[in-house]
Amino acid sequence: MPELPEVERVRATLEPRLAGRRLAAVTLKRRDIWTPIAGTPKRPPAAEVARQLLAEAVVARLDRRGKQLAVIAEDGRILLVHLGMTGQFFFRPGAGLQRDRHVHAWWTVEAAAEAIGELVFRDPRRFGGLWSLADVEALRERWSELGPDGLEATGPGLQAALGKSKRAVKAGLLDQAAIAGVGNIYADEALFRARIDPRLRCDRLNAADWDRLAGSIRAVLGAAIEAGGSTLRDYRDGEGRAGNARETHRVYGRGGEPCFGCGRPLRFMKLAQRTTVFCAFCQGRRAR
DNA sequence: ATCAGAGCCTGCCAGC
DNA sequence: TGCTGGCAGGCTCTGA
Repeated sequence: MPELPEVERVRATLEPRLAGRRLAAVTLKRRDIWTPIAGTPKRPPAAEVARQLLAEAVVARLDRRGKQLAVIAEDGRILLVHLGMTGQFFFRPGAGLQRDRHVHAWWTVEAAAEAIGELVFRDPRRFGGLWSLADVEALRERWSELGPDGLEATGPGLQAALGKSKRAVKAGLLDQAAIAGVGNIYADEALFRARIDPRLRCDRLNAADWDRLAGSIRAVLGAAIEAGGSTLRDYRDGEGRAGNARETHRVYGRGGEPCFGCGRPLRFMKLAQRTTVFCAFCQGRRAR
């Protein structure tokens, strides 16, 4: 379940492997995981597919906003990557390596005109995908639909985006247009840390609540990045390594187990279609 | 205008 | 042992 911390780890580990290097050739095994540049043919000829997928491009840098990762080429071409639930995007040295049926795209990576390895996009469940964008302007436009990055969450920002909503606050946190990069795991973690009941309606939170929640979001995301990202099943960073942020989870995946705050069993329920774990006591009635 | 819910997809695991 | 069904969830679409 890559959320912001996992995607940031992928970005940070991949960038030094790719920056300044050429993505020589690309193979797209499954076309349906890729979306061409908006306004261009849905099924372009092979040469155009390759061009849009950065064939022969030299990578300038990797940017991230929320859970979205952008590979930016020196010539301005852009490939947007979303890992969905089970996506992996990683570099591995060597060539002709084993590929299973979940590897949907790969690139030959060259340094000084010599192949040094492969960049691989793998995604068993295929909730993720690749999007080609025409230029940085298109990327800017696309990312303008997202809220501020989770690492830059602020109380006033959250309140402006969600303060009038009647949704449960947990549902609000999952809304990428309000705050980008928070998924199910870190929504639960941040709410626990902020001692806010996930079922509480957004419009019932006051400025102090939003401030506390914003601080908790920044803290849990930052701690998870430090820990190397969650080691939930399919997650791998840009070099194929698992993370160990799971040890930092205080509520996620711990339904029924004792709350670290009060020792009472953590409750779990469905909220906004997601498994939600919280402490009805610690996150219960707020002192106001 | 909002928001809840279904559906996408596959691997894993509990239960029979 | 082998099968089945439920579950996991980010995001988009649909319909209330």
